[in-house]
Amino acid sequence: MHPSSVRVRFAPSPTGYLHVGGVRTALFNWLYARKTGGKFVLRIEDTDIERNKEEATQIIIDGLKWCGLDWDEGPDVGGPYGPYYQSQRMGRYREVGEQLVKSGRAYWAKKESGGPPPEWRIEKLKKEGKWDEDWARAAADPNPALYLKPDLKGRSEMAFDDAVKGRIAKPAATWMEEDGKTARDFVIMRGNGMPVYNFACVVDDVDMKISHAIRGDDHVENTFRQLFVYEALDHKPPVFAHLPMIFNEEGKKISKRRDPVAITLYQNCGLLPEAFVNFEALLGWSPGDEREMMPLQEITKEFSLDRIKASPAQFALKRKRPPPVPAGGATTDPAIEAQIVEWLAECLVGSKLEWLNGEYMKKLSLDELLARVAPFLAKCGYDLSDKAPGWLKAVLALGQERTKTLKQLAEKCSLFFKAPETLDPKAVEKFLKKNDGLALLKEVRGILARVAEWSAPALEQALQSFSEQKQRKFGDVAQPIRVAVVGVAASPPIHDTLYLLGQRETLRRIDAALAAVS
RNA sequence: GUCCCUGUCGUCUAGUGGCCUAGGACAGGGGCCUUUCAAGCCCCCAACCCGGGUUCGAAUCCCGGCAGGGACGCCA
Repeated sequence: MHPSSVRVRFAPSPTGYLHVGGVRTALFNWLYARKTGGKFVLRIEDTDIERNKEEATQIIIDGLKWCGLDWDEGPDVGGPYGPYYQSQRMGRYREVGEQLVKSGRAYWAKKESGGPPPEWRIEKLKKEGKWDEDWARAAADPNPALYLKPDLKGRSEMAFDDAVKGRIAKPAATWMEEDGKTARDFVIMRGNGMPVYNFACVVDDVDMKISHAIRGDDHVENTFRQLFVYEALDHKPPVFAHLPMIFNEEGKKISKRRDPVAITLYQNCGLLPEAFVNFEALLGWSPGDEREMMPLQEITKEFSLDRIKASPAQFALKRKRPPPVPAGGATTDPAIEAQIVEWLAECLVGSKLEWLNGEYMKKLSLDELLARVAPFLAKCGYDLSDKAPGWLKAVLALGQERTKTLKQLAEKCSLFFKAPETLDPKAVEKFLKKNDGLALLKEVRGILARVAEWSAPALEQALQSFSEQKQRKFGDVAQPIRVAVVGVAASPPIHDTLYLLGQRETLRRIDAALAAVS
C-alpha cells in the first residue's frame, strides 16, 4: 500500500480550555487520518493571545490525550513542517506577504476612512463586549496593513465543493464595492505586522501540505477568503469538509458564555473518555446501521467523510435549573468549577451521554474501574489506604451496575465508608415503625451477632431462614435492616451490604439505629 | 441589513424514488423479575416544517414559502 497523501490538522487557539466542539473537530480529523493512513497534525493558532500560552497549549494537549487522540506532528512532538506554533512562524508569513506584494497580488496601505461600521455590527460588538477592544485598537492603528486583491475578473460567483455539504456558492458581488465592479480588498496582515487568521491559516496549510481541511461549519465564510489567498499563491486548495454546528438545547451554537463546553467539566463529572468520544462521534456521524456503542477503533474502521450529516446536532442536556454563575465554560477557580460540575452532573442524568457512559462502565474490569474511580473516591474524602483491594473491588462491583458515572459510583460507595448521619424519616416510618419492624430488627440483631460465618451466602441463608421461621416475607426482615444500616430504603442486596460492612460495623449501626428510633 | 447553510419522534439518528402502516437508541409511560435500588427482558407513546409540482409511485427529485442557525473585523 502506498503511503497516504492525506494530511489533516486540528488548529485550536490556546484559550485556556478545550471545548466540546473542538474535541469533535479534532476527533473527525483524527478519524480521517487514521482511516486513510494519513497524518494528523496539531497546530497552535496563537497569533493573538499573549498570556499563558504554554499553559493553555498544555491544556489542549492534555484534553486531546484524555480523549485518546494522538498526533503525528505538533508542538510537543515536532515534525518536518514545523514549527507548529503560529507565533513562531511570523517570519514565514512576512515572507509570503512580501512575495504577494512582488507578484502584485497584495499591497500595503493605510486604513481607508470608510466611515463608522454599520449599525448591526456595532450592536453585535457591543453585545459581545468587544467594541472597545479589538475594533477600536485596530481602528487606531496608524500603520499600513497588507491588503490582498481578490481576483474576481469574469466571475459571477465563487464556489467550492464541500465534502459534507456539497457545492457551496456565493455571488461574486459579495466581495465587491457598491458599484458591483471593484473588488473589495481585505487585510491579510495587520498594521503591527501580525498575520490575520485567514492568511496565516492558508500559509500554514500550504506549508504543512494539508490535504483536507476538516473544521467547523462557522468557517464556511472564511473559506471563500482563503480561496482567494490560495489563488494569489497559485496553490491548489485542500478539500474542505465543514462539520455541522453543535447546538445547545435552545438551538443555538454552544458557547462558553452559557453552556458547559470545557471538557474538563465532563472529566470531573466522572465520564469515561471512551464514552465521551463515542458520543461526540455520533453527533453528526453514524455508521449507517444500528450500532450506538462503538469504541474508537471500531469507529475508525467505519469512518468516512460522506457519512457526516450536514445538519446541526444538539448536545442535549437536561437542565433542571439554570447554571450557577458564571455559566458553564472554562474557569480557573476550583470552587466555581466545582459548582458547575455539580450542576452539569445533574443535567447529565437521563441523557444519552450518561447512558452510554454507564454502558462503558459496565464493561470495565474491576481493576480498571478501581483505577478510574480512585481519584473520585479521594475527592469524596475516603481513605483507601487501609482498605484491602479485594474489598474495594467488591464494593465497586455492587456500584458498577447501579451507577452511570464515576462520580456517582464514588458517591454511591459512601455507605461503606461512613455510617449514615441521619435516618430517612419516611423510611423509618414505613419500615421500622410499622409491621413490627423494630421488633424484627432487634431479633435479627441477635442472630447477626451470633452468626457463625460472616459471608454473603451465609448471611443470606441466615436471614432467609429467619424470615421463614417468622413466617414473614423476606422484605419484612430485610427492609428494617437496610434502613438501620444505610439510612434509606434502597441499597444493594442486603446480604452483600452487610457482608462488606463487616459484622462489627453492622451491629454498631443497628444499635445506633435502635437507639435513635426507640 | 446582506449572504450562506440546515429542516425525520422531545433528543441523537437510519433512510439517497417502491423494501416505510418510516427503523434503532436515549428520555417518558406501563409490565415481568425481585428483599429495596439497580440491571435485564417485554410492551406502549412519539416524527418526515408547509404548499405546489415531477412520477404509476416521494421523507427521498424540482420550485416556492416558512422556520431555525451561521457568517459578514487589522478575533480565531
